[in-house]
Amino acid sequence: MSYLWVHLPNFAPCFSYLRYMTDRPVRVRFAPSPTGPLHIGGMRTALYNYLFARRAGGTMILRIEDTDQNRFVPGAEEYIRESLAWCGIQLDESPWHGGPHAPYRQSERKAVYEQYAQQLLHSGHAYYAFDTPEELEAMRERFKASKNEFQYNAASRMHMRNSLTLPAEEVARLIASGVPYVIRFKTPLKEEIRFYDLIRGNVVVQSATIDDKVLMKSDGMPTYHLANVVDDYLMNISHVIRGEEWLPSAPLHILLYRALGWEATMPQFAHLPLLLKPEGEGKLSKRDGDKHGFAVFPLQWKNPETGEVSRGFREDGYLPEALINFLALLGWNPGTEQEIFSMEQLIASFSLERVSKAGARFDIHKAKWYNQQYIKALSDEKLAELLLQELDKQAISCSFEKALLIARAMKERISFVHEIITTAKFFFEAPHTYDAETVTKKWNKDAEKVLTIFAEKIEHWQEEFTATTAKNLLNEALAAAGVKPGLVMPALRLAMTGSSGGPDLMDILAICGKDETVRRIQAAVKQLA
RNA sequence: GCACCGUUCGUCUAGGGGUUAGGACGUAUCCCUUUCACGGAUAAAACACGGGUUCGAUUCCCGUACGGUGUACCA
Repeated sequence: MSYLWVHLPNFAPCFSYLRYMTDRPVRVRFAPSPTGPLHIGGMRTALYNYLFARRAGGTMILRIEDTDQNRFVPGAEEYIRESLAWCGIQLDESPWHGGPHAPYRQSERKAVYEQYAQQLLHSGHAYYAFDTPEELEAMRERFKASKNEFQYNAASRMHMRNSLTLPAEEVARLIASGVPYVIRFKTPLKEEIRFYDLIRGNVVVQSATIDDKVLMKSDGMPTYHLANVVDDYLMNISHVIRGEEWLPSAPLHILLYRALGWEATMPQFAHLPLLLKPEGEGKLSKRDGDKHGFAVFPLQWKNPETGEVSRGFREDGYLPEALINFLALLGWNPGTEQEIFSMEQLIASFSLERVSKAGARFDIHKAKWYNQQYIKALSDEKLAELLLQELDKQAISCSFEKALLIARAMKERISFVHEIITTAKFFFEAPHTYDAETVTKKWNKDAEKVLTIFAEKIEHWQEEFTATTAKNLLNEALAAAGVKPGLVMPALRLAMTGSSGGPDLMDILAICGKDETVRRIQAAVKQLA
């Protein structure tokens, strides 16, 4: 008997876990607010929700949390939709797909929240408050002056202007007269709130540290706290998987579930670690991307007000599969040494238990490496296609056949498709200048002599000009002049590319073609003589 | 300030009462390659600190430090 009692606290997590294991269908939601482009951290939250849902054979829901009309940004919702689609995160229910719990936009569910706010009012869990924002601000200032922090809570609520302190007739009169008011939650004075977070374990918070949060704003819209609890209940959400920034308000939400009588079907919580700045302190922000020259948004975004453009991973040349793989492993690991995961593999291996607790610094180098891995895994045809798209953007014309050859030659030398055009520009135009160091080191009279013979031989060649024929003709020229290849190859490369690096030389010759090769050799001989 | 969460190589992380503390990115060197990559090999590189508990702690407990988040009629 005592044995059991002593060990009971240790079992608490197990009990919670058992409840989580009950056969309640898994329904998760990703709930962004359309206040701007979706941050990469938000993408990861969406991803984890998606993986968790698919793994459990559950449902992935997207809900737009647009209860703040002041922060609404046109285009943001469409941006969210496009970002998720680009990454391959499929939605089962959403404002765009519909579903049994529509509408999925909180601004369209106003009446619902009003109803539950009234319920809380009637049950004594909430009250009307008439304090103006100015009054509250003044209050905060006053407290700050005496080195205290103002909290609208059990200690102060009886000194404020609300339905707890004002006579009922006065309250009715104020409401009837149309003065703005909010509805606040009457946080219990002394209550211990415990819950089991699927990532963090047991969390205990005293209700005294939670203030009387606003539930309904004076514009008739609910705050996040009320709206998310009501919607999660109504939409039958089984697991709330969200960022760590919500951890401090989770106890409030639990109190709300209790007050509404919904504790039995309350979802399980899992608070994800944050994505941190690559260096220094704080969470990853848009500034970091600008500062270090990388994207923190999935897609390019143009601020409709300022016209300012923020770069996106897509436009920077990342493949969605690579981004997803990178993001998935930032805060989660499979427990094996596997690094490369397709979406299907991620779904098969994902679990919240293996999500780490600590925030992860965002390292763009790893993202780049992932992209390289995925580029290497692409078929030549696919890479050629992507190259053609990229060339098109820069108004460079190229045949599919040539693009295919270039793709094959460059595949293992790049991390991004666009690098083919920047680092191997010579495929598309003759070099304008020759790298000075390479000229002094590698250009010589012997090379000049051989290359002249070589060019003549090519000119007379009547059949198809392949890498093999190029090689043969060069060997003939070398033999004729009695010069070793080592003296000529770098010089030939210089003539063709203007520099010293790049793919196989004979491939370059073949890809550039017979006429262009001759032209470049002649130009180099003339210019470097 | 208060509340909550966290802390293993520079970074992402594995591990877990006794390990040569493992992998990956990045860095360096070497091999392959007439170049550049790819690939292969090697190297440098970590348990924040202080107390407990224990035969033994990086691992468990408690403090401290540091970091993060929250503390809005924002989400």
